[in-house]
Amino acid sequence: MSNESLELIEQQVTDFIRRIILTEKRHDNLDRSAYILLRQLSSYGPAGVKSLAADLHLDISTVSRQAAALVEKKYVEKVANPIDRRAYFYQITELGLNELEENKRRRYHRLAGILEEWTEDEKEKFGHLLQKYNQTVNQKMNRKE
Amino acid sequence: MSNESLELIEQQVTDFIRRIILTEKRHDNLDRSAYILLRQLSSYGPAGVKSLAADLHLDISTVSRQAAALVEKKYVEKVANPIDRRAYFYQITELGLNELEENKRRRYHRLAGILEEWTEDEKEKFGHLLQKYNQTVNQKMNRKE
DNA sequence: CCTCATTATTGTATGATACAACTAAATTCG
DNA sequence: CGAATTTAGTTGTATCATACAATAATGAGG
Repeated sequence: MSNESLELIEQQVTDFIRRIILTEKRHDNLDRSAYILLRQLSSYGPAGVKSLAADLHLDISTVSRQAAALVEKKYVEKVANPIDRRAYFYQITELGLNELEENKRRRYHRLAGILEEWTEDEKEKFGHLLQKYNQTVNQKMNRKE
Repeated sequence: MSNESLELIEQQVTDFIRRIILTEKRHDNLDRSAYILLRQLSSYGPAGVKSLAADLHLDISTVSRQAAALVEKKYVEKVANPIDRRAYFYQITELGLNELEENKRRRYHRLAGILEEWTEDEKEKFGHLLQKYNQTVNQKMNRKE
């Protein structure tokens, strides 16, 4: 059993994650969680905490707080659901969209700086392998749980 | 300017990180931070909080607490530095080593499960691209800061 | 309508982290 | 030498991310 790649991946992944999270904290306006939530709302449209929590693999209470924080900042609006009066939709605002785009730009720019000497092929492969990893995990998770 | 790979990487990275951190919390005995600190001590030998903090890109106070927690669990020993009586070395114990190895196995096993259908070539490339990313970031950081 | 399920919020707890204040020891320099 | 400064480490306080448990309000099925 060839463990070499496995060990390399495992080691590199821990470093990779630490580094990215620390860098984000230093340079980004939006918190990581806020960024991800806004991105979700922007990409997939308004949703309630339950479905957001499911999509983001988080606890409902976590999303509830994060959404409340975004409402506080006027980045999202909490819209009552007329059909089910327990439920709400969180909808990204103009302001939220602007902030999201601003942060995306910043992130892309930073990433571009890091990868500036990579070949197009490397970047392409890296993106696809990360994607493949995520897809694999999703598939496996859906089969279990 | 071809942004496609960049955007893919950026998106996939956020998901990748979230997923891994959540999975770790569910399945691992050691906290992420404890794992990384133990791995550091095991790979590079005893060290004080200052140098550990530098190596791990963390604040000294953060490492101080993490190290204290490991001492508490008997995974490391705090050894006085006879030359400089302000300073200490943290040294991994037998127990700590066992716990580390146990956790490594667990992590490798989980990763192996996820990547079981990947080709050897894909795994190899993925590991190297992650490594390359980390090295690139290190180089750029050393040039600045 | 009464019970049970569901949507969301809030209380409480933990982990990871940083900055600032502090202690004790070492170093430097007049 | 001795005062002033620097250095290694710890501890207080604060923030963010997260989960689990308890609770409130509403909906749905018999």
